[in-house]
Amino acid sequence: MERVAIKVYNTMTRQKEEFIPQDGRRIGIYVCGVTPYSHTHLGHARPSIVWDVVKKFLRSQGYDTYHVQNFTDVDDKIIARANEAGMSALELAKEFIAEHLACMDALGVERADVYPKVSEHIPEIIALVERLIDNGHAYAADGNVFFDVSSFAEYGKLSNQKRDELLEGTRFDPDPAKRSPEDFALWKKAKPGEPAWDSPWGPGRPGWHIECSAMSHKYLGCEFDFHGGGSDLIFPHHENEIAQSEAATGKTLARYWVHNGMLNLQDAKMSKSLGNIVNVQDLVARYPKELIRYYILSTHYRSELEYYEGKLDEMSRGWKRMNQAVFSLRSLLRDAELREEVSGEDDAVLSRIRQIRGCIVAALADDFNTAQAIGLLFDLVREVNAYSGRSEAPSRIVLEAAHGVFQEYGRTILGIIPDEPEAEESSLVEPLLDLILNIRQDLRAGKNFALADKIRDSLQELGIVVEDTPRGPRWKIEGVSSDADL
RNA sequence: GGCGGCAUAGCCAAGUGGUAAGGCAGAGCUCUGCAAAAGCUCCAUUCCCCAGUUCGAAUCUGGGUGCCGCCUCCA
Repeated sequence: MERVAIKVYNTMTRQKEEFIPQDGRRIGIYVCGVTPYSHTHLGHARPSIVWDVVKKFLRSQGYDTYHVQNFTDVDDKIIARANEAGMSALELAKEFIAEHLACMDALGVERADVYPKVSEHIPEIIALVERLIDNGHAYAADGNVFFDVSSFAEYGKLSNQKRDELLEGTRFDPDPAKRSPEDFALWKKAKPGEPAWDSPWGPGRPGWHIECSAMSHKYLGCEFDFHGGGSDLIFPHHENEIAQSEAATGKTLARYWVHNGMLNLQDAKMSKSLGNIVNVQDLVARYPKELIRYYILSTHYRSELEYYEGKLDEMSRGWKRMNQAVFSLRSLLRDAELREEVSGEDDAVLSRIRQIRGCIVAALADDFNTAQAIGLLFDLVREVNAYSGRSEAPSRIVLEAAHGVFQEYGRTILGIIPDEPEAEESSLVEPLLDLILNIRQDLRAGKNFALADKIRDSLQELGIVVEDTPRGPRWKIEGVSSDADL
């Protein structure tokens, strides 16, 4: 199939580059996942939704994707929380992992191919640490192992920092066992009451960054295409990953570094430590997943994104208009008398639809510009609304072309347009409603508007919205589930 | 102190050299028994400020100002 050229902003080079996959077709993606010590918040939803769209877009371009997303389930905060709650650290992590996955499912985020956990990769981590010691890039000290930053000349290349300037504004007291303050822990000596594993350096557990190096090597090899995560991970997490991985293998860890912007709440970054958190669980219960995705994807992934109470309600007005257009299209395609051929005017509209489609592909190929793609979808909304409004008998070909674009990009790739509701119960509901509405039409023809309005109001109370159009009445079911909430 | 990013209408937001997408809100109109939905028109001579490069700059360069992120756990 024909592929468009895809451009990606690479944090490493600080510019957009043409994306060329390592193996031609199969694309390896490693996205840094969460440390499951607390509830999943909206800030976590952003990279998940962004990468969900990226994967689906890449596949629509004929690529295969292999997506790895880790859970850092061994960590100081998890241990602290677990002690407070009187449960084991791994048990606590397991609960929040389950919640996280459930939240992502509820947001329509496709699952990763693998979700490796630190606790299940201790041997791989130990092997990597040993290798770094053998290479002279790490040293053991008092039951700990530290990475020797001075041994890696390229340290700082991702975050563009110079080693001697790194420590000037720093606010922590370095561990006295370190040779140099900027060295970081690969293996931490066990403290009483902490989960620990045996190692050549005594009982302990992995340091923060090493798990991602070990697990990405295992599942994607020592060099792969995309490495992603929030921009707050650039330093030190990703910088340290690069140091460990590249010092160990001599290969370039990732070819493209892709970082999403932060989600802000009242001008401050949403983060667990600040406590200004919007739970995804709560949000998903209140709003349709397609609306949440629409909100997140309306801003380019690298920009900061603001959230405040009521934001989604504001966003919902435009979103509903788009869905209304798709809804009209679907109901038109279902029953109206449509022309099966195309005429002169149809041709013009058809070529406009194709043009918009091409622009959407180009927007997504340009550093995954979902905001622009959504803008183009609105152009299509106006185009198709105008067409079906002015045309006596619209052409099926034209309507299907427009609907196809909404389906492929709005629904499948961006996930901002709900699925067509399953017509399961409609076997009975549909003829019944047709019957009622036919009678109502007779009443309207006989100018018995009082009774006609009563029928409409009563149906409304049942959650069925009736709209009279020049082409007769149409109906939709509202509020049955979040999916159907147009 | 170091590194990085951002500043576009009342609000949200695209746009990296060719004369300001899109959405919301607002105004007017059309359609309409009513309601709903929809369409059309209008709504930034101008992109934080100053200087420069250029035939031409929101876009490039230099200098300001303001905000944000990272340098400590963080998506």
